[in-house]
Amino acid sequence: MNYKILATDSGSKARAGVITTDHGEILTPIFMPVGTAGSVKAMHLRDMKDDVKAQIILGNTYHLYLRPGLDVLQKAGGLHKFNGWNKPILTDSGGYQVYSLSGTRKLTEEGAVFQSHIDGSRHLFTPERVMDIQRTIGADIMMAFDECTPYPCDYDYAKKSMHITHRWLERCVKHFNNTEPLYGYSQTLFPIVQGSVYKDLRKQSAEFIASQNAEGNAIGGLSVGEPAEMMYEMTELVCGILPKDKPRYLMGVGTPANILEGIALGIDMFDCVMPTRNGRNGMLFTKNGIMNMKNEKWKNDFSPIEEGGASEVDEMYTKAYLRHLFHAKEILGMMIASQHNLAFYLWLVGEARQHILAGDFASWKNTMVERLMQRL
RNA sequence: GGGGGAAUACCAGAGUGGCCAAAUGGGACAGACUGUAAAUCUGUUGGCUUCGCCUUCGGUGGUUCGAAUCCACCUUCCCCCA
Repeated sequence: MNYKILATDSGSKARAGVITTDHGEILTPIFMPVGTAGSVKAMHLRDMKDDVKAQIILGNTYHLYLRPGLDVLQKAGGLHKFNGWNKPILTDSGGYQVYSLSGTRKLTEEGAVFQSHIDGSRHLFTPERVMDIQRTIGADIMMAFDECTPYPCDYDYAKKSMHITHRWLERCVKHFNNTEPLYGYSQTLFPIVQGSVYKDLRKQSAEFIASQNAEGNAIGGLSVGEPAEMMYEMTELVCGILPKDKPRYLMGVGTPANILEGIALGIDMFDCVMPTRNGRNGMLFTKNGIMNMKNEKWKNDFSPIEEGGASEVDEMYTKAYLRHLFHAKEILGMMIASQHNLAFYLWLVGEARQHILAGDFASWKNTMVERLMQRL
């Protein structure tokens, strides 16, 4: 993997660049749609490429390991061959599941024992095992196994957890270096900064992560319920420490406004379930604000979903029709909303990139943020 | 023509003397969702001057301290027999 900065913004820390992988280029800043179980929910590959213009998608180590399982993934020749996505893939390590499935897992120095949410069976995830699984999945970008701490999280726990994440990282790196890709293209490993909302821990973690000299670095443990200002503060602090010449990935973020603010702080990569999950639940993001498509106000609104929107669905269907689909619980409603939202997110980061290249990102960002989160 | 049954909030449907402004579904209305156990979850759904009060359970009248619940008649609907 290679990263090259093409331009930096004068009014902020934003950068525009390009990441090169064996599965193609990624123009940054970028939003990466989440495809947990090997599919971006409710989305066809064709629309992901031609309409949404996604450049890289996520998969999830925990979910893919449980189903379809490593046997199938290996026989398929990796996830790219299995699901047909021939562009870059990044896999989350299962660190988020350590947080989200906290009721059914147990943490030790060795790793995490998960109780499967599917059949209750027990599985041990160690840093070494997680590297092996991601080798088998064949992700272009593999993530280190970490603990995503919850919010709120007391200082002592955050500190202890951060140190476990660091020790796990050393094991990840070692095992990663001792193993080879299975399918003939290169893979890279991103470490993850933790430290909850504590400045000294974040600083310590960022310095440790920076010392690994990885090809890209991630910031985890944010957007888990803390106030947005706190998230920005931590992001800013960490970005100031992580190497400038490597892409920075802010995990799990976020709303359109969060993303623009993150870009302004020097983040290059984002992922979030919001465009797809909220889309399936009837919420649309547009450049003029958010719409709850289930609301009565759209009942007789026969105007396009979004005039001049980024997706073909925007002019193809009307608001009233989309509202009807949600009320009738028609699958097409979820498909349209997901496609619209993803296309919008990719459009947004693409615009951000153009403004960074043009040198007027900061002012553009400020006017956009105002509009984006209005309720229509 | 004869016999039987039923009428409850937007709909369906519990409730058969006080704990009932009335269960539960559905619908409707609104909200939530941030490295996906999510096509999920939460709230509201008679009115008001809302720690309480008023008007509601087909209609009218009655029994009772007290009625959605018991009685009489009326209206409407359903089923069976002819």
